Amino acid sequence: MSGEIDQVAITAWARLLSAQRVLLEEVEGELKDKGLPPLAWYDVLFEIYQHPDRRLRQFEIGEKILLSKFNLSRLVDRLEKNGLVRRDACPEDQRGAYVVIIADGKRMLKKMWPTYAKAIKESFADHFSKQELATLSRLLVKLS
Amino acid sequence: MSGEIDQVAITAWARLLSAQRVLLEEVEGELKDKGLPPLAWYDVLFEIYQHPDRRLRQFEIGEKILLSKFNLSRLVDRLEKNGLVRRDACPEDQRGAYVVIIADGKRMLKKMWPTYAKAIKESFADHFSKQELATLSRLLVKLS
DNA sequence: ATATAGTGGTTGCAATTGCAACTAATATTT
DNA sequence: AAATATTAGTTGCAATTGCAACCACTATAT
Repeated sequence: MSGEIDQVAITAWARLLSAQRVLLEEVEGELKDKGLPPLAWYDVLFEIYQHPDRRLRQFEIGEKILLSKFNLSRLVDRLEKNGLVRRDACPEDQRGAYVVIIADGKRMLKKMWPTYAKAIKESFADHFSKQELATLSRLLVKLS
Repeated sequence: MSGEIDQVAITAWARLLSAQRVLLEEVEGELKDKGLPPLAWYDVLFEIYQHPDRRLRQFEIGEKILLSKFNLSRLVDRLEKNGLVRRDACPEDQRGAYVVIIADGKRMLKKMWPTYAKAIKESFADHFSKQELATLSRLLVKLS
């Protein structure tokens, strides 16, 4: 069942897959337990928040967090319905709109962060030394 | 927005998340382009195939690939409907059944592997030296 | 200027996922 | 042995995802 690809590579791949599953399950589970929304909400809100104007076009968000446009469209619907973002007219391009983070959205970021940070720490960071984290980081950046 | 968790850790986490998204999208996309079933099918079939008896209880599969029992139940339904596995009676425990991989299931594994392997190689392995892959592997195993 | 192609975004529909409730069987208590 | 708790697995239902088709606008080509 093996081919011209190395066993070392396959093992590394398998462990990456497995790590990803474990981590996502733990982090999402932690958020859910605290009655908080899923990671994807945080991602979107944070990307918008990070931008100086506190607003982003939908396709820009999609590029950053790698989410398909139809899913993003509906995710933004949900965020809007929950009063976390607003869609503003975009005079430069009438096809789309700006997604703007509003007060409750920023509040939600703040509210989610402690739980999220704790989960990252306990499920992920605590398994490594600072040195190892730096190595991991240096290697993984090659994939983005 | 930061807490008692280190910036190095946050960056590593972000890159891991990002890597995971890129890789899954690429690999799943490659499989889909070739008209092949999703990764999860391969995972399940492979776990069963790996076992000496070529069969596994559902909960054992769930533990290995970290999939919730209800999702697994329906995934096995689909595999069964597609003639890749069979459910056999389990005399030792009448509550459940054995999931057995049958000829077409093994054939499917063989058929998927070249595409899967190529995707792992090109999307993942080719970005690293053998040394780096070993390091990655050694680090990631701490999360499983 | 007009046709054509491309982009940003939405929507209907089918497939998948997640949750809670449930059935049936096994394990544990008393 | 009866009662209780656990475990394996399924199912109904709601939420989410993925795809294809679509609308509206912008960019490009003729």
